[in-house]
Amino acid sequence: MTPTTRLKARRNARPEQVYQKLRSLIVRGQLAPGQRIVETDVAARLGVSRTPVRGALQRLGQEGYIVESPRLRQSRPTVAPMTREDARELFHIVAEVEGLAARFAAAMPTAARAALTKELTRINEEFRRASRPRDHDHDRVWELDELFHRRYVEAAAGPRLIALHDVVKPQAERYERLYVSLLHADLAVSATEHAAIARAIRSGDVDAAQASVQRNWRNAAERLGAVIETVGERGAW
Amino acid sequence: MTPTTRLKARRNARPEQVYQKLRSLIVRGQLAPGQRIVETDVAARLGVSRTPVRGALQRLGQEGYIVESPRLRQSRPTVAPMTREDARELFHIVAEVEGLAARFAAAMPTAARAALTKELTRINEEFRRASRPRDHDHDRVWELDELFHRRYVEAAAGPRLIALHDVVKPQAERYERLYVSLLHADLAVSATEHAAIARAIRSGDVDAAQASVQRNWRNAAERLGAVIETVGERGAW
DNA sequence: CCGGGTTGATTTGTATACAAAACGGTCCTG
DNA sequence: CAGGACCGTTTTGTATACAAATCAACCCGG
Repeated sequence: MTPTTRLKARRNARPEQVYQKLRSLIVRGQLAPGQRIVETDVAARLGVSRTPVRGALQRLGQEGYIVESPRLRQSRPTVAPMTREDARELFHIVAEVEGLAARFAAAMPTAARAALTKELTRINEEFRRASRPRDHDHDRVWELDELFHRRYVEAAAGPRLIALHDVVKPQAERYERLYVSLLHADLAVSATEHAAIARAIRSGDVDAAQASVQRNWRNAAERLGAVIETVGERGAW
Repeated sequence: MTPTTRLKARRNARPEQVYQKLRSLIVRGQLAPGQRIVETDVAARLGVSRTPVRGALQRLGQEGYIVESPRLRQSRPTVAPMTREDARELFHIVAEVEGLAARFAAAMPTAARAALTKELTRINEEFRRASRPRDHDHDRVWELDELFHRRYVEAAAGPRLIALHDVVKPQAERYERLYVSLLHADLAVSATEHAAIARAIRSGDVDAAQASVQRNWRNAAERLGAVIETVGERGAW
């Protein structure tokens, strides 16, 4: 489920668990934007000392989930606010990261490309089906979209790009989850864009593959920007 | 000089200093790829306890400077090896990050673009001059190249993209510094590519701006790959 | 009644002690 | 002589005590 293993109580297990737990809480909105984070509280609630919590918080800070000071006064760590500008920048970055992965995917050997695109098409069909207005299971729709993109990233990207993806993508998820219920009108468009991505990868056209992914995310940025504009930002005021 | 302030002994000063110091040592090669890092040694040498060192090391680990296990046996933190594949991936990522920044730069108002490109041109002229075969000051050449790219990133990118750039770029520096002496034949090409970037930003053509930056870095990746091929990799065997 | 400084409580930063894990070498056995 | 298990040493992981910094409330003077 989570991208990192939790199998045996191995070396860096504790901070990793804390990290995963907190990140999940932030991404899903249980820890609201602007909310204060206190080391001792987290430590107490998770039943560990401050030391592993510290590691996790530092990591979350570097990745942008936790921010020092959303405004003057309160220069203590708080959950990062969600703003229109931030969403825009973030989605453009995801567009580049996944775009590059698609480029690498389109450069794979023919056989690998065929196998990959076959699966991508299958996932996208399910995505199209799940996004029909009558069965509006938001979680499932999001999951399939996430899966679609993750597939070609993991298939083609190297360790560095995958690591970058793992860091950047969940932050986009934060926005997607919050506003997905307001975006379902655009899901059909998204499915069409996915089909274009699969086609470009299959054909081995690196530029087209990259461009089609970027188009998908930049469009998403536009749509999301409009929604945030009407609904309002969170944690920044 | 360094991107982070060190003015007054403020809150997170100690781990930041340790981070900067170690990163600098790694980037400049004093800490060689594959070399073991021991917390207590670092702490003793810098005159602090293990706690701040720990924070710095975690950060360096996440950013890819320090790696858990270059090979089986020795699953302890070591300086990340430098390989042909890694360089390739890294430079492609830089291409995307700076390419996106250039895209944003090309979308700025006309007046800002004019001011920016004027300075870019000035820097590039100096770069061209410094890269003439007779005065082969490698440090200065590298510095000017770095400055050129940093200018448009800082001028146009938002906080997230700048943060990403600060993390990714110094890792490319690691390769550039090691092999720059072998690349000076290509500096003229680089200067020409820089000119194309400035032109595209000035004209406000976002796609052209992004594409020209990507071309610059992808070409650099090719050139560097060839050099590594002949000289050999470091820290991986 | 409002503003500014002071003080007490909260929270983070650092050091250190202790526990657990991993490495490397050695000794024993086949 | 080779292979493997054991054990001491090194190194990291965790908890905790203490120091420093920051915040919030209060008090006092204007």
